[in-house]
Amino acid sequence: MQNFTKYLKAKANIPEPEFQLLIKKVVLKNIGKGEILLRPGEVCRHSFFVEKGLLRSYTVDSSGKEHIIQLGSENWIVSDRSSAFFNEPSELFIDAIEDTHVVLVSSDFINEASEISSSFRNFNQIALQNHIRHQQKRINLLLSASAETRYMNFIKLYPDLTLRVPQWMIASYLGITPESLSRVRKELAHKNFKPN
Amino acid sequence: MQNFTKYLKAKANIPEPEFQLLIKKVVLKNIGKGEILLRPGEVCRHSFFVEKGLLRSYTVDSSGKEHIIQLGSENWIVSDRSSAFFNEPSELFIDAIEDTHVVLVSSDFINEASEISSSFRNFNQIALQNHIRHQQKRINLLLSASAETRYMNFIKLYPDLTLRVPQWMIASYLGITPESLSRVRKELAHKNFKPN
DNA sequence: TATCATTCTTATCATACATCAATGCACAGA
DNA sequence: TCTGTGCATTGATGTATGATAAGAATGATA
Repeated sequence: MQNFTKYLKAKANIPEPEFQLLIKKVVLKNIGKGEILLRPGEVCRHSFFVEKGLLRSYTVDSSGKEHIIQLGSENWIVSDRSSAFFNEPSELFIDAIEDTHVVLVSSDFINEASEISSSFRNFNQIALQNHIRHQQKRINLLLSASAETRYMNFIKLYPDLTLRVPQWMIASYLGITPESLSRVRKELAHKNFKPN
Repeated sequence: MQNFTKYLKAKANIPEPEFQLLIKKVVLKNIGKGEILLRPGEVCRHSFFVEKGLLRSYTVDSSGKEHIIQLGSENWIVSDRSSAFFNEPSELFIDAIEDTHVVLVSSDFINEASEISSSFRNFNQIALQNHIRHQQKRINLLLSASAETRYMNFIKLYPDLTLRVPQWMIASYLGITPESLSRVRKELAHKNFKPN
């Protein structure tokens, strides 16, 4: 829980006694690679803070193909925000790409922390706004950029994930096939050997 | 301002005296078709509530092509949330597709209303969460669905906009060319005349 | 009504990316 | 060491969509 407490203390200034009460509400869980935390149809009851490891959320379309919505490594939160907030059944899977330690943060936790601390409210607000900004950039890239551009952008944004996440998942995140990604990488390699 | 006050009263339960003070902070503005409300590089100082008319936000890529991020008709809010919230220069244009009456809602307004009323805070929270949900669905469609599917989804979601927004803009929203949209429409028409 | 601009459609050709299939690794388990 | 399984690469081919260009259609304005 070290990462989580550090994260929370850095982001939200909650008085120590309340902090200790709150922190009790939170549960640490170890999950194995491939283990599923959320399935379509279920209501997402938690935000999953990644202490150590790697999570993903994704949809599966009618033809069985996976489409990765989000990737999250250490100090990131993976969740289906809409499902959790609106108490709706989710359309997403969430599972572990590596063996992972997660902190289960319930909606209760968030609500109580919000009542106790305006600083936490503020932090939560910022988190939502960051999420929106991030999604908007992604939409804009999907609308306007080629597979190659999107991949380069991914590398720049997530250099660590580029190494840890299998290529076929990166392809899925980018909205292309693994074969296409392989070709894009080949071209980029050529370009680097013959610059300009 | 009728729509706006009605909207606000319905969504957030602000005591009448405070409501009257707040409402003074808000400015009504008429803008002509094609008039630009926000340009890239500027910080977005307002949320634009559409009293009557039609707004859009969009990016322009390096080759000069437009990509529509958002469309908003009556009772919708169009804005660059990230720019407004984080005080960053925007990357978006916002302009009017029709002659439009907008209510200019400043960040000040939102902050003050948030302080006065927990009901407003709650409303604002819901608005952010709705935005996230909407963007996520769009990302998922862009990752997984064909142009035809995306268009059908658009029609279902925005039957009113389908009639008011020129097709080349709908194409831009969907991430395809106007020519492609024309083809998609042709095919859909055929399918409807020879159903199964 | 005539004129002009904008939007939509149609046609042709070009291309990015998908699909299908085969091969080559690497690594885990027997 | 052998063998199976998952992943990355490569090649051949297909297809949806893009690019370009040219009409129709629509609508505004004189």
